[in-house]
Amino acid sequence: MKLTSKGRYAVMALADLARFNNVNPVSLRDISLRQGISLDYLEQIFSKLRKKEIVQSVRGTQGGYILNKKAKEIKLTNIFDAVDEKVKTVQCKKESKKGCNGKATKCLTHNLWDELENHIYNFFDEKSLEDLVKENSERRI
Amino acid sequence: MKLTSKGRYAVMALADLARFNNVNPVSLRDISLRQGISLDYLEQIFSKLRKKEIVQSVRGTQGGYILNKKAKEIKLTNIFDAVDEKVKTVQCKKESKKGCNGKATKCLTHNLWDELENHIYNFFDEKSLEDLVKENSERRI
DNA sequence: AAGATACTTGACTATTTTAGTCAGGTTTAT
DNA sequence: ATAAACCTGACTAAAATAGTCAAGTATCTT
Ligand code: FES
Ligand code: FES
Repeated sequence: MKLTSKGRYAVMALADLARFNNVNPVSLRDISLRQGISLDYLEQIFSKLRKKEIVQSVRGTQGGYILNKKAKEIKLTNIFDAVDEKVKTVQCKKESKKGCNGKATKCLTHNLWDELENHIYNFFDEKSLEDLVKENSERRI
Repeated sequence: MKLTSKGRYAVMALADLARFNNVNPVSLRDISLRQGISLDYLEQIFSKLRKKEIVQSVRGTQGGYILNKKAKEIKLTNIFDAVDEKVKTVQCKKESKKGCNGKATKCLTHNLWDELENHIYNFFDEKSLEDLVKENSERRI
């Protein structure tokens, strides 16, 4: 079990964006420098975030990105979904009646992974970007 | 986020073993056939489980593996630990004061991943092999 | 109008991890 | 003796990851 960089960076970048998202858009270059994330990689990530309407882009000089909703309304599940970070722990297709081993019934551990999936999903669905920013409000970067 | 096959198979195989672990040892060949897991791969996995004293081996004809403790006493955390399935969601080294970006302080999302790690750990630490077997007791394989 | 900044897109790739396979053992019940 | 089953280490194809690279387009400032 691990988390990939894409999801990790997406959350990190948005947390940064939420913090500095006062009036002006925040450029990816700034986020890249502050958070130590490759600019090119950030662009891939923000392209996805924009398509899922989590951020808006502002082109041109002094451009950048702004949040498309209030930080409180952006749950971590939304972010993960946008960048295709899967919180999938069952192996099989849930809708199918077949098991992950190709047999007719679900495997011995199917229920376990399904429970875990819910467990993790709930964790992410309760956390908003605002929560994240608040947690860090006393800190300096 | 996903789970690798190694941890998945380890739990599946042990669930199978626990079910059939009456008097005689259970051979990997049987587990392989029942659960549809490559025999060679199972051997790698059980080698680790044996080193961590989760199972005992019985060599020779009619040999196989038996649980080394009661199913109730084997938590999923033990199993995952034995096969090196990491439930590590923070990127950095926890002991270090440095962040995952190499900077002097922990990153904006460090606390988040740390919380998640605990969340998942607790889930696994509350589940025993016995729980798994019971859940499936009414089913046929 | 020119230049600079910054978003936009798509293709490409080195590295690492995963999920095994393969080959050659050793041990023990019958 | 033979067969079943454990034991070990090395090897590898395929997939995923974490980027890089290149060639744009839009908009602001001067
Ligand atoms: S995970 Fe669903 S059948 Fe195995
Ligand atoms: S995860 Fe620990 S500093 Fe980023």
